[in-house]
Amino acid sequence: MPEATKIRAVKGTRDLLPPATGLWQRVEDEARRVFAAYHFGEIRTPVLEPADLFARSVGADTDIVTKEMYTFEDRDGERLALRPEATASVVRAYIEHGLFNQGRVNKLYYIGPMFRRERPQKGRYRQFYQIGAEVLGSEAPSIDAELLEMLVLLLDRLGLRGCRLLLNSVGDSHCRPEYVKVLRRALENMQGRLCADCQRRAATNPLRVLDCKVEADQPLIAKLPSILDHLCPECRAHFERLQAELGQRGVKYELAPRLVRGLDYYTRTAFEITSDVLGAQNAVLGGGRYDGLSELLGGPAAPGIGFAIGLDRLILAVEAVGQLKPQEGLAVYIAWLGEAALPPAIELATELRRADWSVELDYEPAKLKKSLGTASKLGARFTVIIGEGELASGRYQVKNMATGEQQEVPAARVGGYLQERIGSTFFARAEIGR
RNA sequence: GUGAGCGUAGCUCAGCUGGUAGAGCGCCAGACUGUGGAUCUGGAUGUCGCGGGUUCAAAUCCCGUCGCUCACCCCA
Repeated sequence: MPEATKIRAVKGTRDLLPPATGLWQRVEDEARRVFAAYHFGEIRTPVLEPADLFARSVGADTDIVTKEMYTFEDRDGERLALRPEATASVVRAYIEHGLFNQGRVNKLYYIGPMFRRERPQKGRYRQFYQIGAEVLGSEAPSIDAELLEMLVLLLDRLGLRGCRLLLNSVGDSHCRPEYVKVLRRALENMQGRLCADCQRRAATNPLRVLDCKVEADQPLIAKLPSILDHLCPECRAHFERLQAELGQRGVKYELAPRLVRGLDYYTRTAFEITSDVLGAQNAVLGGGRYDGLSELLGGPAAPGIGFAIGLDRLILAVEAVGQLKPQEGLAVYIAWLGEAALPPAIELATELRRADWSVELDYEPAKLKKSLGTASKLGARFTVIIGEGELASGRYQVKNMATGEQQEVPAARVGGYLQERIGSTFFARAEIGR
């Protein structure tokens, strides 16, 4: 290494490299497939947004906006921000493009990086990735239920076990303020008996006391009034219909009256899925309804619901469970012996690659022993050997790397031979990896 | 922003109370002139994160600094 100061990735950001990215692709593919089944379309919004968008949606007083958002002034003085989440952007686009004029509901999903300047730790990065989906234009409980069903299917496809779906309703602009008052009063009566953090939360954000993790506080917290007992009739009916439909769809969940969400815009349905294989940051995904958000951003009344999956965390969980294998592999390695064999080797490689087989070959002259070693290391399913004899006969040696069997195959037939052995899929979907 | 732990070969790490660096894995070569994954033999690679101090002598002790990790806060 030259003696210049090493430039490293920015704190809290990281490079994702090949064997690992195979798993990321696999997970993203599964998500896209499941979303397509539920007829969601992909939306791609900018990573850069007016800073004000998040102040108005996420909440000007939230930690995300006050201390975690990357904001800066553009050269013309405009305040910009790297998006800390995507729901606000999706709703902004929904309004900007008049999607509400399309009638019916809009079902959109996104995959991409988000940015929050927090202290990194396991499952939490400054540039992190989210897969999310939003349904805009209806408050029907059936949509909430469908969304949750879809999530359960996705996690199942990914082989994730040990996940819990926690469900709550946080009420709306009518009943939640009332509940917060009741909660405040109850907290005042407990003054001094909760942990220091809770004392502080009781004043700043009483709802947060509910998900305090301090063991000693639990008995007291259990005695606090539950929001579910304070929902207005409309919210209660909505929540009951949702639960009924979840039952009908076979979606298992746990009522979590103490589940609260951090972003200001949430109303009614709130949920979270946790995994017991993660560390302290055990929430794989979170979401909920945000019926007033569109209006807050200057749009029409357009109720919505959505979720965001923490991809980094999802991957950690998928790795821990170890069910899903990255989808990558090498179908064929071509070993050529002697300069005269190089042109035919290149010709074969090109032909196979055009037929979508994944192919590698020696770039420099190598001993057969070495080529086979390389082929083996790369996980090639087959190795084609082209030497003097093969050139003369026009029949190549094709070796099955798993069994060691080897057969002579006419040069023009190699593609067909592979097709018969590996299958009709377009390229080797070898299940390699650990 | 707060706290704790850790920075030694490409990777995982050992190196006790100071005597100027090791293992396993990986990599390369050979045993085996055109047959891999096994075994054996040999080989290459380190500013011991960086800077300073103590000492005859520092990877080891002290101070500082940077980085990473985990946790708190909060969230995905």
